[in-house]
Amino acid sequence: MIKPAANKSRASGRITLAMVAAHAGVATMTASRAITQPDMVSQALRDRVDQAVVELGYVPNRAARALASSQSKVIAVLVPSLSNAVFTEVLAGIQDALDADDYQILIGNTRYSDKEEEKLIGTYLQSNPDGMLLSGLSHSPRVQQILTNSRVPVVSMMDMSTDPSQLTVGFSQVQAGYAMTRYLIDKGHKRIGFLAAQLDERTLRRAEGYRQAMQEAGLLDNKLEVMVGEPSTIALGAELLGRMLAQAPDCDAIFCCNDDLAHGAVYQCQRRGISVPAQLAICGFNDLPASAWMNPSLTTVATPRYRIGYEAAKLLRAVIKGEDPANKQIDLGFTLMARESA
Amino acid sequence: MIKPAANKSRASGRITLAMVAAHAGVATMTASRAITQPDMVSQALRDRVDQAVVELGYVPNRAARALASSQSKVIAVLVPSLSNAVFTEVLAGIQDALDADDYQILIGNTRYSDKEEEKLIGTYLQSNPDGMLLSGLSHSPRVQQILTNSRVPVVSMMDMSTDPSQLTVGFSQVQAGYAMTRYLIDKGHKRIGFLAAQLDERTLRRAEGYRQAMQEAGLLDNKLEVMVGEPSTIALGAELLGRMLAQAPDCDAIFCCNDDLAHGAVYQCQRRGISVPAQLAICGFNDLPASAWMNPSLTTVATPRYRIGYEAAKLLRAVIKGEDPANKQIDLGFTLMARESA
DNA sequence: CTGAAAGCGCTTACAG
DNA sequence: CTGAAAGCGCTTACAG
Repeated sequence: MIKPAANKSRASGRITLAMVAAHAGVATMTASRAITQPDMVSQALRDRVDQAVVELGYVPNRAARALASSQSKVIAVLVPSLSNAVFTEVLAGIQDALDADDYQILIGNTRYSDKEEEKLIGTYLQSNPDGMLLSGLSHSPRVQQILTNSRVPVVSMMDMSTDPSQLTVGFSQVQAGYAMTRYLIDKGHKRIGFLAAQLDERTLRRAEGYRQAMQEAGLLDNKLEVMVGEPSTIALGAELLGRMLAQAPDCDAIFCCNDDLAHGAVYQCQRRGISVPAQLAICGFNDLPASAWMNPSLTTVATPRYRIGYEAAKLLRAVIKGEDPANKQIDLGFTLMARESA
Repeated sequence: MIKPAANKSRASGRITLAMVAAHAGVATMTASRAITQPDMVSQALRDRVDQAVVELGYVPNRAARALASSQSKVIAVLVPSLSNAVFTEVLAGIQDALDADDYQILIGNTRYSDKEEEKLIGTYLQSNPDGMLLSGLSHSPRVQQILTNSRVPVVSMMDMSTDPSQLTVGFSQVQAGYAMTRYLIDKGHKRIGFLAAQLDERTLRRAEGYRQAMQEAGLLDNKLEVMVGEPSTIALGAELLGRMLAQAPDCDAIFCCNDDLAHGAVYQCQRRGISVPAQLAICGFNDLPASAWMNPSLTTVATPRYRIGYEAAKLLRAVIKGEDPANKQIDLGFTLMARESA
């Protein structure tokens, strides 16, 4: 037998639904239903299809499904960093929340860059995602434009929005920054430095909280602020401690905008023979695993990043399903962890 | 004007290539070429199409492209963990290597589970990936079966394979384990403990190297091994240090299978008043950022994980392009970092 | 419960 | 360089 069309065939060589259907002796439609809506097919035919699937080793073609159904079953997630443990825990929460549904999760790393974010969103939109999970509230005008045009449901993570229509899961970065500063003030510190890097949205909001508290207490002094745009690392924390001490030698406490910087600052103090907290109190932000274990243990703010990811994903899923969630703004709060370092 | 087919339309509502073509007054084919192979279209038409794309805000439909071309432009990456900095750096290398090409990178977290790996590979195969990047050499028989059937190019990362046909980028975990143990032996230690958790493939290979070196020196003693299946954390390192000391009180050095455990062990020693390295030498594996900064700084093995990701992605890309790489096994080596703790 | 037809939005394979 | 036709592998919308 000659198959006339064989030569000019564009077939991929993979097993198709049509082949499964033929093997089972049913129509393609029935094979499709047996797989995606088994309840709508009789037991007998369903069994035959299932068997054909196994015998042929059928793997559904997601692109074809997406094209035909105009439902991608894709959720795109954008985080500013993968080396920051905060965001890998956010991702863990998202994965756990979406584990049962068979969403394909597209993880994008913007590296704290608006340009990268724009590029990634453009790319991901090509996959026609059912929804997106974004880090932060502020995006470039072009991104906002693109997002609006696309009509893709978006949930913002990490901070609380003032716009009640915006779906948001997080906690108030300003309040957390304020709370940590008040804690230091209440401990009697007067010259409280603020050490920051990266200067992303969240860091700036924490700085806002710091300034509010300092202002209220009449302690505000810009000599006490050391803020640089480089990525936060332990090494940078060590370096910036030196800069702070040079700039404000009378500084008696330092609020680091995250634990990485704080770890570096503490280690640097140890090397310089500065006793923490006796001579200098140091605290951080996020409560990374090492913070509870290092010596001295680090006073910091514990943030609910796993739950942020989890709840954000659940919220997005509800919206995708067409539900109108009662609570569009989920505030998960934060916890001040008073330990040895401050 | 009534559009007769409008009601029964299954159109997604998005701008399509056909609309762009109509707007530009060319055939769909020409619009397609103007976008994907601009050199094959005259300047004049190309400009008209480009303009139509902008005016209409056209976003290509990746599913349709994948289906028609049977090229997904997808690369799937499987790592056992995202909370382990080692693998996030591998991912960074992969991203950087693939940045120019417009591959969609699918990141899967197997959580050190064969079942999860199987599930993820099954899911990702539905997207018909152009290639896959896998962590480790050993996979379940079913996974190997599925992979073979799929004919998708695979590059294995993190360790060196003995099978010369297997595309591999990494370094010898056995040799690294051996080297660290020899270092401790050469320093005069006799009772060298081995502390391990997770017990994944790589950890077991490091244990192999440890045992080889201990055996050669006539120092092997299973009382010196504490190995548990739980995930590695600083907290677990702190706990296991206690267990080791209870089991082998005369132990004079401890080789921790990774830096997280080592950090926990060092912190625990500090809390118990055990001086490191004077009373007990401690070393780790991977050289995480904190290791160089903590006090005492940690002796460990620096591993080239960023480059592993980078080179593995480059290798995979070459294979996808049909090249036959001269070097199918890339050994990136490792570096012993002798510091204060051992 | 089952199926024949049409269509999703693109690209391949030709032909001119 | 340009384009009309067919097809990728599924699902939707009907009809029975």
